[in-house]
Amino acid sequence: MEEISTIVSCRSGFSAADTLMSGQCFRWSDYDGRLCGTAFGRYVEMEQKDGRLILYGADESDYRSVWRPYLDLDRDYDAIRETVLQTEPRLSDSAAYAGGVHILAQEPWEALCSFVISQNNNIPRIRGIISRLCLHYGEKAFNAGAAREESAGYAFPTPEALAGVPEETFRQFGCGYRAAYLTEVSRRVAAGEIDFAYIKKAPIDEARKMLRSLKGVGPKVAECALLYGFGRLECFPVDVWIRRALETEFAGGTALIGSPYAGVAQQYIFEYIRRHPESGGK
DNA sequence: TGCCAGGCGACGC
DNA sequence: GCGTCGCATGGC
Repeated sequence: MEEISTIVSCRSGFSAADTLMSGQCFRWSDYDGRLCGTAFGRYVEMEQKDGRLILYGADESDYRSVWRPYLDLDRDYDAIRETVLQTEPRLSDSAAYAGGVHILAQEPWEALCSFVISQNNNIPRIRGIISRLCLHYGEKAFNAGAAREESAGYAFPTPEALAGVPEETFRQFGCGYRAAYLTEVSRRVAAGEIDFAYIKKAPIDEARKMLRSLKGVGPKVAECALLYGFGRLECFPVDVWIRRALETEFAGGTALIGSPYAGVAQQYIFEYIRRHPESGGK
């Protein structure tokens, strides 16, 4: 079958694979170098080689309006990496290893909901739960016919769709005790109680407080939602991996927490430490 | 098989 | 305000 594709150039430091497979999001798969996934209700496949990014199933308009902002390709991450390293030179190994990672600009609801599911959970299982939710409650995605996994042919379910799901069903999907949180969060968001547009631009502590008013959203989940779903790059999620790094490599504290690009630095550390668990995360 | 996971809310102090 | 505990489930 004939397929639309778009080829664009991207800066040499960017890694689509490291970005999409980095634990910021849970809906991408790497099929032998071909990155396949769904965001904003659209299924796409990507290949990166020789400084170029090839998007299969997307035209140039899709690229400009969806994928370029999603991958945050207009931001100068080389400059950010330099700034981060000046603030915290002990990050040099992490930055050398994971410096190709961008912070994705995900849909706020998907980021919030995904990280509610993520708590005290492991990544393979988080992915499984989310794919079941998408398969059962998501709208059919654009370009779904090309999807390699059935669930990838569906958008992330809306808050309204999930608000109508019985809590018991979330349990059957493997959510465990998070089922009650999911019910509560979906209903309150669907009811319009959480102003996403305001959270994007609110003073950061106010944004944190608004998200944490949701039952099931604590410091870590709020921080992840703000970083990955609301473009707040100053946020610094601390999970068990990062906590260990802060107790070893960065013992005594680090000036990067609270700096404007703390979230980017956190992503460098997270990527590095997950692949070098013995290191402590430098 | 146990231990652990991109934590949280409830509770006691 | 801070430390502790129970929580559902399955990946490893």
